[in-house]
Amino acid sequence: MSYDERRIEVTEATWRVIIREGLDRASMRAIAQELGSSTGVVTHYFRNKDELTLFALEQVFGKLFTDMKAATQGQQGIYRLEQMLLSALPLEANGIPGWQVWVAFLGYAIGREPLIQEHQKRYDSLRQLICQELADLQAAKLIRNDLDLTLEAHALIALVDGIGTGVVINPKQFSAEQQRYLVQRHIKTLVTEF
Amino acid sequence: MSYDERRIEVTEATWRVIIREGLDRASMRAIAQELGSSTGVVTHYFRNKDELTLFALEQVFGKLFTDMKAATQGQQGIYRLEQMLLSALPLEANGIPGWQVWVAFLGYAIGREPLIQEHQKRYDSLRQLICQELADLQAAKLIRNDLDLTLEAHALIALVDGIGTGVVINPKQFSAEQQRYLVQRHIKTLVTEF
DNA sequence: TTTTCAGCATAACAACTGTTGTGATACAAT
DNA sequence: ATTGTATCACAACAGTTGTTATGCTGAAAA
Repeated sequence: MSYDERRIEVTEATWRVIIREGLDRASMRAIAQELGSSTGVVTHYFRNKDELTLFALEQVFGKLFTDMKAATQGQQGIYRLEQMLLSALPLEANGIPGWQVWVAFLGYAIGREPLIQEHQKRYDSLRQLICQELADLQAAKLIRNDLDLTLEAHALIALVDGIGTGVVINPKQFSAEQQRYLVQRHIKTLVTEF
Repeated sequence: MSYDERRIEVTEATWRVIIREGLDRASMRAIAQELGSSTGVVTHYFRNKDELTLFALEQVFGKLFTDMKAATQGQQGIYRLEQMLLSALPLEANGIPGWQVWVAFLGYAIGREPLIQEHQKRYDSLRQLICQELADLQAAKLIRNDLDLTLEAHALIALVDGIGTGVVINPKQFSAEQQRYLVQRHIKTLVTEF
């Protein structure tokens, strides 16, 4: 097993501890125990805890971007945007853990300016991705041409974020069909004046 | 100064520490220092830290409900719903701290089942409030009568949540006008088929 | 075969945590 | 005058934290 793969293993153990016990209780020792080894492993693959924390956060966003790319692969038009957004949502139960970790990290970032800036950077990348998508749709005359694309990208992220947060609080709040319905209805809003 | 007022003072100091240093670093000692006193004060007004934490969270929701009641006072129709939602949003900079504390608490609740259930209860109260509002509007034929009101209430909360979260990450993400525009546009969605 | 070193275990370190108990002070009731 | 009590300061407690240093082990390189 390679060095990078082992790092990922450590971060995955970190995620599990975060979900089960909370981010502030995800100590080196707890992570090592979850990993079935000693803290020596953790300290060997990460200089200190901040580096581990930051890496674990990066991996969350990384997974999000990977999933989005995969979901839009070969898709076109409005449906492509729809799939992009749906790929980020917890349509099935297996999508919830990722959101739990993300919510934990966001809360953890409050009062930690470096982490807030990290979130800002990732959000901006996401916004750019969606903005490009919207621009393509606009060029193809598939959505209105009087839209503020930056605002609309932010609004779409807010929609996904709001649903994801809601599911974290109560997994039964939105069914998969309801999530799809809300995304589709929002997108319709971008197509025609109403 | 009364007992209850002093308790509030302690929780407000707690909020300030949370915003400045993070929820997990809001220790008894840090809170006492922010309050300009010793830890004796904190332990005197709260049995233990869990009680303080829970009370501080309750106060966040309490303030939200208070603001909503005040904003809807004397308002009617669609505008009443609009004001209700806008009262929860960080239209001005002074609305951001409340959202920061709330986001910190939500993240802190991950891996802490009792806190998650607390969030669920408050969310359900909020949903009921909005549901009642939607029912009134439906009875007055001001919104469509084929709506799933529970879903729509959840969707409105998700909208507000998504915007609030976005502002926490980047205060410049949504201007006050943009927030109002998004809320109004979402509400329009409920009025007529499109 | 010897050397080197990555991979990991273990232990010790100071710093910090929530909790608890003791006591001081001041004001109210008796 | 004295008792009682609410408010708070302070110190000590055991437990947990991240960090660091040291040592072991096996496999690859010399």
